[in-house]
Amino acid sequence: MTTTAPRRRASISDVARQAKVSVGTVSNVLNRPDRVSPATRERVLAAIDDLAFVPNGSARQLRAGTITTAGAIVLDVSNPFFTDVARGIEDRLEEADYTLMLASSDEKPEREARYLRLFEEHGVQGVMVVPATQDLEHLETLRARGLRVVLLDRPSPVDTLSSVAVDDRAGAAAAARHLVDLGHERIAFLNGPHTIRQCADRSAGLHDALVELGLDPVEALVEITISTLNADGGQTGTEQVLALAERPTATMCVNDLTALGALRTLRAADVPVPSGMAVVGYDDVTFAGELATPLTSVRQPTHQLGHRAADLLLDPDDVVEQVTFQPELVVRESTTGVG
Amino acid sequence: MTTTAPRRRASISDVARQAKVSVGTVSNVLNRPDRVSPATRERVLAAIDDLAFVPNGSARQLRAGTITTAGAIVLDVSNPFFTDVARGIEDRLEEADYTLMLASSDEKPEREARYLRLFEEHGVQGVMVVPATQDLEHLETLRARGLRVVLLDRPSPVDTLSSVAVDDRAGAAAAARHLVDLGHERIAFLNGPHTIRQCADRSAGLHDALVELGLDPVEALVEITISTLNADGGQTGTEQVLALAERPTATMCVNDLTALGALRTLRAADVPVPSGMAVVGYDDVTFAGELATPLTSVRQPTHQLGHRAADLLLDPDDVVEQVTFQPELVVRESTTGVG
DNA sequence: CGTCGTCGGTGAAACGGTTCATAGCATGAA
DNA sequence: TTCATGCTATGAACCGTTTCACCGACGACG
Repeated sequence: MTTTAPRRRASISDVARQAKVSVGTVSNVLNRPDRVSPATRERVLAAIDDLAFVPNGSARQLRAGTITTAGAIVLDVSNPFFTDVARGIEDRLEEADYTLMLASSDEKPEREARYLRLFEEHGVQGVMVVPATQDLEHLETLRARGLRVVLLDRPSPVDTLSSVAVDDRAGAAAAARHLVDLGHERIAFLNGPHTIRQCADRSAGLHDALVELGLDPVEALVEITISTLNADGGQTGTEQVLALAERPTATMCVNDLTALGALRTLRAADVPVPSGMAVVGYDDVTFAGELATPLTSVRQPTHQLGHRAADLLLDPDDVVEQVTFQPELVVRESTTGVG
Repeated sequence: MTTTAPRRRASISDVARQAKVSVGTVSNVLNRPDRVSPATRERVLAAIDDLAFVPNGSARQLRAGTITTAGAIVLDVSNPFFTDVARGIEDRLEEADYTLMLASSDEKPEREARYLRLFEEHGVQGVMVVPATQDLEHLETLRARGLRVVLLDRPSPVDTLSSVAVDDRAGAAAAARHLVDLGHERIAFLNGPHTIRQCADRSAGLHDALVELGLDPVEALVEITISTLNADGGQTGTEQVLALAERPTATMCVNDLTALGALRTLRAADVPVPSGMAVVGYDDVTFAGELATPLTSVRQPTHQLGHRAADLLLDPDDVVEQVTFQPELVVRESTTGVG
């Protein structure tokens, strides 16, 4: 029917000409239909349909200044933790008829900077970001320029930035208490480098709990630093644990993928779980409960995390707030045995 | 230090005034620095820095008409399959200095339509979409209006739309051949409803392979329809399989989550894998090889899928092409036993 | 019969950039 | 000295909307 040649998009003035009205009237039909008489409205709508008119968002935005879009930058879109958070953001934004531009920085500060710039140029309402660096100065600058900024999965060290995070110390402490309750007095902790804030916090939480329970962390805790926070890291870490002179009776892992590697290694070494070695993960990813040995893990309220972040971003009063969620220990057979 | 009151953003004319040049010159500093003398350039850059000037993307885009952004709509951002595809898209787009707006339709046609409209209004270069409906007419309309459209994970039924998909029949057939090679002559297939194209295709592929190998599909294949394509579906499906009078010796699952549920159920029923029941999954998600019984699965080139889709979207000649990738069977212990 | 308020519609300014024709100004050649 | 040349910089037009001051017509009212 219509030609497929990608001719110039119809503009509002094309519509006006065809409907024999002024551009102002077309704009009114689009934005305040009640201000226009039914007859004219019909004519304009017909013209819009006829010309397959789609309003130009850039022009609208340029003139109106406002935009109902928010940006989010996570470290890695292919990590289930972050996508669950993104999902929470999306769901909250949708309630307000906002849309989300999602991007991943790949932990690279320059990629993060690039997306921040893109978002700012396009006048988003605000950005939610899992920072790729310790240094947050650029985000404070952004904030000072009037853009809303919400830190994701990271408590804000300054009171000018909002943040939504989970209490990593509490999560690790809960896991530690659970293990000590079960009688474990020597615990291995497969952890990443402390330059990653989450790793440092979880280590601190573990210490706290042990001290609180009257154990000496130096004796009770063996922290092993792994370089990759995945199953391979879990494997090499567990091999080190098994080689220890005084073998721990429980292993706590910095995340569930690491725990996966640990379980695999223990199985290969014929160490029964949990009787020979109890294992705790972190994140409670979807498959944690589906493993041959269902994994005890620390669940984080990922969806809520995103939901609350979007909430703060949309807040009409633009309040600055630091929100901290509490994680929850989910106990399964990798610590308690078949129950 | 600076006031936090969100004062008006500096515009190009503010910069021009401060640097005592014309707006045209500022624009040149931004876009063709070589056209400007070093001295002036310095002065302008200083002013830009001083005023924390960030160009307004909408204005630029409005005038320039073009934009280096693409949109992608997947069914669910929290599904690892789709996020891996998104990752492939992002990586290819980055090479061309393009950015990605990612959104999920949640399998709802109206959400898909909403995002399509948003993307079109903002003048994206094109959209890559995993359609939420069988009907693709709205996408053809979009295409006729000059927007580039690439179908994701779905072969195009019309030659006006580009598409990038994986051969599901071949994947299922490869799995079937592997099982028959191992001596299995009665196979259960836990599959979703055939209204989902992937499910229908995989079923067909299974049939094809059995016929080709001289087996009668009616006898050799028991297809069980599950309603949720996850671990729960796998569990209920497997319970049905175990209740069959003539129990199959292998179970093929429509995806890895389903396979996870199957493995769990078999273990609970003390059926050894693979000697009592071989299991095959689909997708080869990251943890498939990390399970207590590593899972044989059909790997899809997710990253390539996205990469190629972005490639088509960026093609300077705007060619229309239907690309089909071949999946690959990854054999692990859930079919071959400890090797 | 004038005045007034309402309704429906108009047209131009403004948003913040890019682009392009043009002009000023050295410089070097004739 | 004159003139062509090349380099910079200028300023106005333009992109497609929204918004707002304004205007004509019309019915109600005193």
